[in-house]
Amino acid sequence: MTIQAVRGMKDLLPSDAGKWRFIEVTARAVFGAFGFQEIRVPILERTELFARSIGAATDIVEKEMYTFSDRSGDSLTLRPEATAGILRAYIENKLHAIPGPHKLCTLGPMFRHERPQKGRLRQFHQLDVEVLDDQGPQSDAELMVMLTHLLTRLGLQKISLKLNSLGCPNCRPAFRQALTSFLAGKEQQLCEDCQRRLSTNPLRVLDCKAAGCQEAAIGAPSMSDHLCEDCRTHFAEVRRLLDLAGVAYALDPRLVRGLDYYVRTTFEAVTGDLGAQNAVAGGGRYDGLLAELGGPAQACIGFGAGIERLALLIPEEPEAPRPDIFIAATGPKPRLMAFLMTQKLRRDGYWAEMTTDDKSLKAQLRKANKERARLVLFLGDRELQEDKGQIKRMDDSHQVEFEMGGLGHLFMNFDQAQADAEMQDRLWDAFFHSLMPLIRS
RNA sequence: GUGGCUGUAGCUCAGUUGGUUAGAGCGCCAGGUUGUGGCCCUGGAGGCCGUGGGUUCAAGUCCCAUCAGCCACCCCA
Repeated sequence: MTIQAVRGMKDLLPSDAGKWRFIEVTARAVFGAFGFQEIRVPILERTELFARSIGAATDIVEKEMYTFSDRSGDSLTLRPEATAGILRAYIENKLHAIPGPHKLCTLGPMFRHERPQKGRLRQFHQLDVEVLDDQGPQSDAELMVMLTHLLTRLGLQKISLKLNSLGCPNCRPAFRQALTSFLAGKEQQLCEDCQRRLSTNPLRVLDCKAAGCQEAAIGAPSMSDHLCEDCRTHFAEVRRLLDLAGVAYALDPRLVRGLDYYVRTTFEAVTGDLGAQNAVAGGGRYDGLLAELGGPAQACIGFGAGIERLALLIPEEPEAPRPDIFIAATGPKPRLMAFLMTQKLRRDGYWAEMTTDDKSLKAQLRKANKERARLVLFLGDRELQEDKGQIKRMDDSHQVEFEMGGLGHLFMNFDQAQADAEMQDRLWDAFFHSLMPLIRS
């Protein structure tokens, strides 16, 4: 049996590469306008980096990481998300010595060992942005403004923004306590996972989709009622700025993100057009994480967006690029001239094509048509003899003759002509002088 | 990790209660046009029927296993 790609790893074929390029250049333009600078970090890190940052009790760390030992016995992991590696690089390269905020962006593959389905792969790709050393709330709002700019520029309308505040280490314990006591006595209603979460992370019960859990959560205390003074004013200011900026969002008190490090602002961009995997982007504030990884106590916020999921939402490419000119040449001498001609045109940036072997003229035309070439230049012994080229505009079959200025005659006796390179250059110049107006028109 | 559905030509798919040389459309190649694409006509190439095992005189068809894809759960991008 032939070798297949590893499960959940997908090839990006030329037919889809245009969309990806569109997403990437658009993202770079949007992020650039907000002052973000690119950073590239390894896709492989020491396992403990992710275990410590993402949280040992999260699904990602518990069961989704691609972890293995290298030849020296170190435990390494293919990154399941981008933030941890960026923070590691930020600390290791002492970027924090320069006053912030630091706006960094990156893009590339992430790996999670899950069962593949629509919009979910084991190797997937994210756009990722981070603002390091900034407490917000302006940055919080700006990130969401930037995300909506990106989605708008990509032509995606049916996406809504969900927003929540998770509080901070000062106020969350109290809320957690309140929630735990509220759920006490309702354990039987909860799904297996949530019964376990009751002790590990009761907040997750709130966004569980299981009917019993949703029912049990009715009337549950809301984080928004338990925010401390600082968190409340922070969150209010984020919302005020979003309102002023005209960004639509929906408050979602059940939005609890799966990574442990989030505090205060969390947000997610969701769509109904992707089946069960409805999040196209998500992020939030992680003020304590940098210090936890051994860096300075600087507040940070960021988000990631799934490139595959964005690509699924972008309609088919309107039009593939087409060759500027196709040279249909028959016979050894004309083909030699055509070969040199295509190289010269390409050097000057024109997309020139010809067949790689001497097929029938009809077959060459068919190929030119299939590749949607704008123009076809006919080169045969007759053209060389008469020193006149035939050029045809394919869209309307309009065909004209043009003077080749001696180049045709030169290629009739190419062996002798080789000696005089200077004359050859002159003849090519004359030839292109006469051809270019036809190509450009 | 769990469940459901599906693997036949490059693509989309037919394939009778198991029965002899496995089909169609599209695409591809060539000819009809001795130097001109698209449309039309004619012909052609292209299949370990996902893989391995089993049942049977006989398996694309039935059984088991396995791999892969899709969808959902879980979770997230």
